[in-house]
Amino acid sequence: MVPDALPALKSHHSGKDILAETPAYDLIELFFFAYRDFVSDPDRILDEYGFGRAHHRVLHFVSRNPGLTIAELLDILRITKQSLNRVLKELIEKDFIESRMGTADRRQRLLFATPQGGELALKLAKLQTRRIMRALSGMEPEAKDAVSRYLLSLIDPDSSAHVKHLVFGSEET
Amino acid sequence: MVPDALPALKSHHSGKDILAETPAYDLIELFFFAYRDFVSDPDRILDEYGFGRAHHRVLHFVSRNPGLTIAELLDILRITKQSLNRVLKELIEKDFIESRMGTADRRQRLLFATPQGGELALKLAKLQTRRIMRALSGMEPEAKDAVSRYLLSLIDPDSSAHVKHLVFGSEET
DNA sequence: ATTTTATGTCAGCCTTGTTGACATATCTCA
DNA sequence: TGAGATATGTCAACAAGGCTGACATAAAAT
Repeated sequence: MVPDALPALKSHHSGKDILAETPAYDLIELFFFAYRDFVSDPDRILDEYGFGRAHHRVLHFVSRNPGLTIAELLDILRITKQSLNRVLKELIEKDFIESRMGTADRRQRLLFATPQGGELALKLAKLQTRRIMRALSGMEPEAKDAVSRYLLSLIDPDSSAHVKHLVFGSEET
Repeated sequence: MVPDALPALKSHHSGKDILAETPAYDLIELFFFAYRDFVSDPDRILDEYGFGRAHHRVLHFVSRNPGLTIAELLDILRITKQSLNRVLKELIEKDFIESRMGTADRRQRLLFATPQGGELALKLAKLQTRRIMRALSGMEPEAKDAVSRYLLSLIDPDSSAHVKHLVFGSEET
């Protein structure tokens, strides 16, 4: 077994970069548990609507980015159009998302959350925000920025610019 | 349903009017993208072995906690015994995990990673550690601790003590 | 001796991902 | 204008990994 007495705590005293080889078990496992609980809040509510996590993701990004196209959504979610279409169809049928023909390019479908859809998206976002705020409370103000930068840096460098634009892109506080 | 304020309105530091929280869209979305990429590294390797994420989780926690029982593993993963058994059976058949009868309680099955299993678990942990280290590099030394505390606080308070014990062994807050 | 506990297993269902093939409308460009 | 590229939709089949319910067995606990 690997020495695991101290969680990814490193002091450089050994010659080689054994550091890069000592697994950061703490951050790996905390990430797993945190994510598990983080998505569990919405799950309970989505159930009442007959929706799942896939619906949540679609609704969230459409709600946050009105006029999003299918192609852009596929790029965000990294799933196939068939997978997307299955849940998107349900969201449209149940009137949580509206699909309008593109104006510049009429092949495109521009997606918008309906009032009902926007409300649900907001409700779920607030639920998750409550958990986030509880976690941040009691931490220094700089902590939030540190966490934000950490998460951003975890993302594939290829995607990080895209994500940065998507998340911090153009709007409100 | 509560009529919520439109997304733009919020205050700076006015007392305790936190009920109309402004969604923390940035942390919500960054968490999604970061987790997506974080688990994608192992996926590629697991594929070569004919394993999936479910196998990874089982192998990881067994490898990290030699002698883990079925019940404890179920408690960590929060899945049903049927779901667990499906992947566990494959891990045992392919000789990545060994199941021994309990000594104190002979009804129990104590799980251990085989040499081959421990090797794979370590390989995957190192992969994820590389990503973590890349993210932490360039951040202040306190950042790691902030991230760690943030993730821990995201976890359900009910589970956090258990997780703390599991991850850090047994100490600190 | 009976009941409870820890585990295993069969059978079937659901969600959400996949691939491949094909259809249609629209845009672009030579 | 006509050929091809592009954006989307759809059908069919399959896989992974969740789920429930029912039932079986060995061992511990009472």
